Amino acid sequence: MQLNKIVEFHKALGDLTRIRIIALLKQGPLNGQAIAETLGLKPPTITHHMTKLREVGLIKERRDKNTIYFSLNTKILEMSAKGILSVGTGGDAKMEMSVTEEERSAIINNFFTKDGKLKNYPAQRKKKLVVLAHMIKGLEFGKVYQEKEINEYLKHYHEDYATLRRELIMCQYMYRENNQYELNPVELWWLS
Amino acid sequence: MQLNKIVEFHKALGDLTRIRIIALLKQGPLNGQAIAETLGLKPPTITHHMTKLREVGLIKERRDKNTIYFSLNTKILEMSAKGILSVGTGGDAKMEMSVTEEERSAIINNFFTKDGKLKNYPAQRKKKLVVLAHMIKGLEFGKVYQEKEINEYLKHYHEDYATLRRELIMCQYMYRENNQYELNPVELWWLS
DNA sequence: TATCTAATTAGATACTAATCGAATCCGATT
DNA sequence: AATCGGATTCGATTAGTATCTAATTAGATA
Repeated sequence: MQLNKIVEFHKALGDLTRIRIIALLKQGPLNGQAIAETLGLKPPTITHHMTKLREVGLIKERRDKNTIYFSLNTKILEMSAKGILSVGTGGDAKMEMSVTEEERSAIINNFFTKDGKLKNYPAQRKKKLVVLAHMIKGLEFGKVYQEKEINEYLKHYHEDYATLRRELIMCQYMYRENNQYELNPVELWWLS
Repeated sequence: MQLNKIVEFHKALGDLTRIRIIALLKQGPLNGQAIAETLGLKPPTITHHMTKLREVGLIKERRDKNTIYFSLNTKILEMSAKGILSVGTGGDAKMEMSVTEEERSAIINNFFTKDGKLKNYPAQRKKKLVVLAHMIKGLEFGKVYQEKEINEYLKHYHEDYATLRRELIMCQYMYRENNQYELNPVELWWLS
């Protein structure tokens, strides 16, 4: 159950001080004392907030001598931005919200064989999303996958793993950075 | 300053009970008592949470006799999802995070005449975003615009208002629902 | 009007989280 | 080794918030 991950993520952003910190860091890396000074707070307070932000993966840090420079993990921000729902560019977005459980299992039954192979890839966006959501269930949350691993995994569903892999990215179920793949953390819950 | 709007929004989602409520409502409308029962909580607690969710616009309600049926405001969910950042589909997304103030004003100067007209529309995504962000400054936050109004407004910048209007949607500065337009509420801060 | 049902308000309690001062840690420099 | 600068840990205080019970409101029905 990753409900708690969602909660923690939003808690991290649900505090004015932390939002101000993020706003600051958007302009560039800063060390703790500098942040404390500009916000009119004491260093321990900043440490406290940085811990929270770090826990949800929102910041990166780089050490230089004694000072630690914090910066935003833009990737996570992007993800959270796109994540919450996997919405397209408008249009049929609302449909995605309202997939009933019956519809879902009907789609699964239609597109997968009894032994779990994907018969063919749906064209309709809504069905795509259901099918993709189903396939990633075997992937681990928070784990970083090599492209080869992803291919291996997807091949169990269909020989055209390349298409599936591309679609996972397009529909934002996963994201890629220098050929490493990861499940989109925020995404999952809203669709499961 | 809409920093607080952002904070309140995330606070609303930063609570396990409320996330569970949202998860429930995703499957369809429910009245308070039903929610209370399935979550093992008392009605006043639900009222409390519904108030918070309502304050950030996450739920709609419909009254039928004595019972009030709550449902999700999917539009806001979509918005919050797309909002946080206006990121593209990957690629140059990171650049968008790091527009310095100098860059920004350089771009503004390059693409607008002294009297504020748009000379031409940039092709580069980063510049697009800056230009669009600049143009919407005259629009009101939370107000619903008719297509005609938007056209009128954009015509002041460039005669090809249709392109601009489309781009505002594409880059998610605004969203449209049955030909009414509205500024994307979550968007703004992260770019300002 | 009396009654029933569902929702809300008010007040109390317990829990959680933000902030700070003091003490400590940990690298780097002397 | 001693010291310095920055970050962190610890403990205490305070502010905020989730939850409950009891009382109240509001609409519908008898």
